[in-house]
Amino acid sequence: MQKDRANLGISCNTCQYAHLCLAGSPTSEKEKDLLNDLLSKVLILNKGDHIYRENEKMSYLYAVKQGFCKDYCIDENGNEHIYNFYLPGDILSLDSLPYHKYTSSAIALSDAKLCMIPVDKFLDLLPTAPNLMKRFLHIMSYKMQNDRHVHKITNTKKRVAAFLINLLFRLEERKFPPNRITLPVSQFDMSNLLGMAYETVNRILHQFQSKEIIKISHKEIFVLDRKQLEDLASPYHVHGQVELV
Amino acid sequence: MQKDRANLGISCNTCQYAHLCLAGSPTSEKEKDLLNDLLSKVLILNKGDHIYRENEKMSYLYAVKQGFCKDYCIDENGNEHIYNFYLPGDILSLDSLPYHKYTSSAIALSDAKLCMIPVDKFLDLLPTAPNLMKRFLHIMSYKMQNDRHVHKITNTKKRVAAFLINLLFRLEERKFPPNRITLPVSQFDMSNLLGMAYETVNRILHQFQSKEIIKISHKEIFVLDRKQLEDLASPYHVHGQVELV
DNA sequence: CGCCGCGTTGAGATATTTCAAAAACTGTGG
DNA sequence: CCACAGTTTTTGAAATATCTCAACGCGGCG
Repeated sequence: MQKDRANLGISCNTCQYAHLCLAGSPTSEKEKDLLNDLLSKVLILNKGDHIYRENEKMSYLYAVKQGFCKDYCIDENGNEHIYNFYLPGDILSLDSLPYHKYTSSAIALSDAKLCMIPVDKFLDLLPTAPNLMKRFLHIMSYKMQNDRHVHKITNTKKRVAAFLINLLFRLEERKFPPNRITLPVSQFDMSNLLGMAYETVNRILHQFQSKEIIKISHKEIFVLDRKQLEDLASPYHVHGQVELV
Repeated sequence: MQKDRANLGISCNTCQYAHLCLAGSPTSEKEKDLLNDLLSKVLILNKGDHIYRENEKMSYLYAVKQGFCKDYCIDENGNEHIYNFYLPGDILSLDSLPYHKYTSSAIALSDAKLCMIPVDKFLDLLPTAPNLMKRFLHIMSYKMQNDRHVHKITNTKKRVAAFLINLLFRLEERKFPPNRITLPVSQFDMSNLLGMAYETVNRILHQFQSKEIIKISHKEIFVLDRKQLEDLASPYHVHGQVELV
């Protein structure tokens, strides 16, 4: 369901994730206003609702305002391949720009609110807002860099550890409770993203638990021994984006 | 060794890879001229020379004019992790923008020529060249999309097949001889990129050869049965970037 | 010629997946 | 509040894919 941002009191100026999103440094106050003028609508979703589907005409980029999402494709055998999970402040469909349609589908993992960014107008705005343009480039570049690490790891334990550390970092960056991974993501989704059997993921999580590195309760994972998890994940170093602009 | 582009008669206007690079559609003629003015130098390298190293100050983006390159990191155990191979028309270090330093190292796989793009000046130019800006965004977006597929494939045969098909597509897109993969890449580098043991890659290549899907000779791979290779690679579909702007 | 880097091959060790079945949890309706 | 159906998680054991180790071959080059 689409709603008016203004009516809901939503604006980049009051958004707690603005610094991670398009309104982050070096975007200027004036550019932020121009951006705000462009973003009139939010998309309000229930868990499981689609944001867009592969091959649909691409009209919007979506910035996560609240909740969690994933993007994925279905292959010719009907199998799902999850590419990424998206947290508040993240932007969806950055990989579809050269096409006029989405190259993957996206779905809400929880109830969610997404700011709708009309892509044509946005691209036209950028030349008049040089710092916003830089911000956008940085976001894309950062995504490239962040996406590549985990997939280079072949060992399953390391891969799971690297995934958890990366997620923890991103959650904490967004001021979620520290040392806690609260994602409405089933182990099934997680194993899909990591490209391994879900039984394997399950076994590894339990192994980590029995070593008292993590504690699993319901849908939450508490990180008890972060140092050890980081060591397990290495070679993998998390690069932050916040202060590095 | 750095040389003057003009002295060598190098310009985007005469470059056969311009349409795949920054000068590609929708960049205008006028913008191409502005771009050319910015790119005064080429870097001329011998096989094995470094282009940049991780953590070095980032001053340039590099566009491959001739030859082949790779980028990689060395982890704390001293192991190399190759992220990608770069062909003429490709741009290196797109993943390092938000940092003021390179997040990986890059090296020439053959003798090579690279156009040096002063990154600060380039970013300052973009707002005055809206179509060039779009082109740059498309290149980044395309890279994201292209990088993600192969890594999602777990099965080793499929992964090798997907890698070969992707490479073949990119080479043909650049008018290299059809159905032929000529890269100065050892099976060792290839297996590293794919994240598998080099013996495994070797065995799979031989298996493909005994099925008469490919023919390996010296450093070249001839693709004899492209259809079958594509089928093996599936689920994997190559998206082109050329006409899709 | 002989060395060196790269490619080839085999066999055993190991990691991971697959299959199968049980247990725990979730949400729904009575 | 409980029973039930559906989903997700847990666990074990066997099957398989992949890696590791080790040895050998080949071809180019000084």
